[in-house]
Amino acid sequence: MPADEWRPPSILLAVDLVILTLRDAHLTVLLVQRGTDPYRGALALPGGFLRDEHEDIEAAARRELSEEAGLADVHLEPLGVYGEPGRDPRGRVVSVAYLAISPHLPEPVAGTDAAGASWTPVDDALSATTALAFDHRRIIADGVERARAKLEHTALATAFCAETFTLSELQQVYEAVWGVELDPRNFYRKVQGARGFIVAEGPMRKPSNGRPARLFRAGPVKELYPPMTRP
Amino acid sequence: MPADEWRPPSILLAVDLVILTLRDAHLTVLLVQRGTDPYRGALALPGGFLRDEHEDIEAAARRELSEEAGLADVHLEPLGVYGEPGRDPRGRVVSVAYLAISPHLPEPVAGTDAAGASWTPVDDALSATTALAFDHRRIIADGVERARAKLEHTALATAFCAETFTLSELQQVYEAVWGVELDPRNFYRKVQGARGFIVAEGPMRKPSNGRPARLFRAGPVKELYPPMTRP
DNA sequence: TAAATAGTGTCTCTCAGACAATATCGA
DNA sequence: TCGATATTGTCTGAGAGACACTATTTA
Repeated sequence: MPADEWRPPSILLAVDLVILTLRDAHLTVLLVQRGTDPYRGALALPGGFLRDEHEDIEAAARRELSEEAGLADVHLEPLGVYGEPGRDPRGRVVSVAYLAISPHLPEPVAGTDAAGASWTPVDDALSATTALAFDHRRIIADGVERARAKLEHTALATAFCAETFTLSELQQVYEAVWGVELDPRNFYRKVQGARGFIVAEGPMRKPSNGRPARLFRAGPVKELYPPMTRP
Repeated sequence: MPADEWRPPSILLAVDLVILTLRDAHLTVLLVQRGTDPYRGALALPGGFLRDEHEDIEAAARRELSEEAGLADVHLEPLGVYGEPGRDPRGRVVSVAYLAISPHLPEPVAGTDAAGASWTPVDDALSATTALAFDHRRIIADGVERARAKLEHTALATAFCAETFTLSELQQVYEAVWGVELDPRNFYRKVQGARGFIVAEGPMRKPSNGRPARLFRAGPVKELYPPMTRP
């Protein structure tokens, strides 16, 4: 053992946020353009450092989300830790990533701190042609995979529809997030078989042609049984 | 914005290890007795601080495992982050937890640094009567749940058997980790139906009474299809 | 022989995927 | 009427759980 006293090293703790929503039938992620080095000008996840040593990590995530994107009241869930040495040229930075999946998120407001934020389809963000800061491509990929899995066994999808919705609208949510096409007839059977997932309402008219669809609303159940399995 | 320059706070980064093995048909976790404050004398997961600011987090986990328990060459997987303010009275400590699940782990050797380490059945560790340091009971619970899930869709269970094994020996692994009893007949059908999970060998004799059982060895597949579902 | 463990077969459900058939709208 | 979309139904096959039954050993 060393005679002189050893002290554990200090590191910097950051939070990064993967905010997913559906825009125009595409799964999109909120990205900000970096205004400072490193990676100045590149796209990055909203996030930042803990404000002070007593700040709760999830609270820091909410604060950054509010400051950088003007968003509040979203449900965050822990996604993972990213702490490889060298991932940030400024020093040893360990980042805790959070995931939010939410509909109805507003467009970032120009003229505010959120002006640098924008929605990017995840397919674009994950393609190698988009320049992303740090290891954020990996973090986004992990978040997208988590979102796809959540659609399978939770009632999350109904949150992306209006208060009442048709089953084909709900199907479009699944198709957009999973990136696959589903058979409407099997989808109907499956979604109706998940106990407490959706409850029937009245019928509606369709703006264009075709038979009018029944309306449903979200049921009381949050965990789906049986689950909606991905093809 | 403040006129004086703001600096992000420094925090301490720790690693904690949930090392699970099977001993005497019980799922057990490796715990060490703390020799220093805080929680001096209480049981805790092996772990500690990053040695220096350039050490990789998983490397730190391996080093602590070697120092505190004399173990090497185990497969570690990330389990989660635990960073609530106040979880450690020494200051702001964020811990990254790793999980290892392995058979054939040696008894900690007395007279070495590992002398303070011991195997504890997880049922004991999770019961409220055992005094555990920090939030380690929660971390252990998360690790056990992860282990149970891994048995469902990976071939991990064969690693807990000898090179050749009977199906009832394999069944005992599942029963010990899941903490349930399984129907041997349905277990046979299920395990044989998982393609590439096990391959047949010759028959063997049983030390006591009963019909001799066939021997199997681990197959080439690591991801089970179809999975072994928990009851 | 009996007791004990190993292994097979069978029955019934539930669910998945494919897809035929019917219902109800607008034009 | 037709074209489009919604909804129901049907068939087949895989897998789960319950459990009867057969097989092979030791005592």
